[in-house]
Amino acid sequence: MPLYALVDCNNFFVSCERIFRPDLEGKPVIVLSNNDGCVIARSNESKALGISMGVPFFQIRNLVAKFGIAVFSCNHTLYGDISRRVNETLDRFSDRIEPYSIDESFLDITGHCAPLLTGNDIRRTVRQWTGIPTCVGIGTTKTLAKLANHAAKKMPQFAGVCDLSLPALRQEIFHTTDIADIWGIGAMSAEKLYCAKIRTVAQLAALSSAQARHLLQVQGARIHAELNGAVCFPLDDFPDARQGIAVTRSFGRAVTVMEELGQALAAFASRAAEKLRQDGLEAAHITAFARTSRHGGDAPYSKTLSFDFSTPTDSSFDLNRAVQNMLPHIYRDGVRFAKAGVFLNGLSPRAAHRAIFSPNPAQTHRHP
DNA sequence: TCTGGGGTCCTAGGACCC
DNA sequence: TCTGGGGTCCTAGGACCC
Repeated sequence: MPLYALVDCNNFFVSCERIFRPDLEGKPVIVLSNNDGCVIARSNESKALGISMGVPFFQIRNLVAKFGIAVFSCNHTLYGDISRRVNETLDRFSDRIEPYSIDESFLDITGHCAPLLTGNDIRRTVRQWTGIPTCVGIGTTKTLAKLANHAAKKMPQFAGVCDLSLPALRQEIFHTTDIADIWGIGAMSAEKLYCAKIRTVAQLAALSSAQARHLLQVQGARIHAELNGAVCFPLDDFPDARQGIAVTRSFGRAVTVMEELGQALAAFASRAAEKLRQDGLEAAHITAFARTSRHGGDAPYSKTLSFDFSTPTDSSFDLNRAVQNMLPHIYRDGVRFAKAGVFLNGLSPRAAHRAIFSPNPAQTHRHP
């Protein structure tokens, strides 16, 4: 029977900022998104003040002033660096680690005879070596480890470590946890389950596999199986290369002029080309889109357009020329654009010296 | 009027994640 | 007035084929 531990950093971006501002320990702190648009991380004290995830900053200015909440603009370079240090620390606890996101990693701890002790050891060591507080969830599948982590975070009696490989505890948590708190059950799926009178994890786990599949398609069947101890999401410690590169931004104010939209898309394409070259990749397709705001007034308008290169490219010039050609088809007079972006797909390792060895690029991909 | 059946491939969009 | 960004996976439906 495999055993997984999910190590999740508490309020990660806030904890990173606190490393350099220890005076903010125990005080309300928030971190803001790109243009200081909305809240993307909150300390426990800020959560207690009623600040919710993703809330626009302008809506909470008064609250911030009233309670003296410390506010940071996000610093993703810093967070990436600290994330790497956390993972280096985790290396000593397992040979198989899957960094799942910037603030969480799955560890294969199969064979550890005292998982709770391991969990406590992980928490203590990561805190000591990096300054970052964590919670640890343990289970025989990733979904159960996730659920355990949720319990470890919400329920003080666990003191930061919860082991759901213990059947009695698993039953208790199953009966007291809402299906909306399961990894992979979002708002839409939760609503469907509520309509079917399924509210607790225990009720979902007790369905037949066919019923779960009927309600929530394949993803539902997988979650159902994982809750019952069958591994559907194995630990992936050698992930495939990424599938796409995205550069998207919300505009600070509505954009209505075609040239302005063109300049924004050109900047996105150039940033995307940078990422592409950094990773030693080239792209076969480019997609550009622009859309109106999801909030308020305007009639919704969204246009997405793709272009296939005859030969994969990593050139800023090719990328920009492609988006400028697409621009007139994306732009529409009178539309107030709020967001736009560029995606690169069909990624492959860059073919070095293509120009030298392939005098006729059009023939590069033909069979001999 | 009636108007195959079953494949594959591709894309747009939905849902979800952190 | 101001409302994040970067991902993955799945599904439905159209185009095309024999």
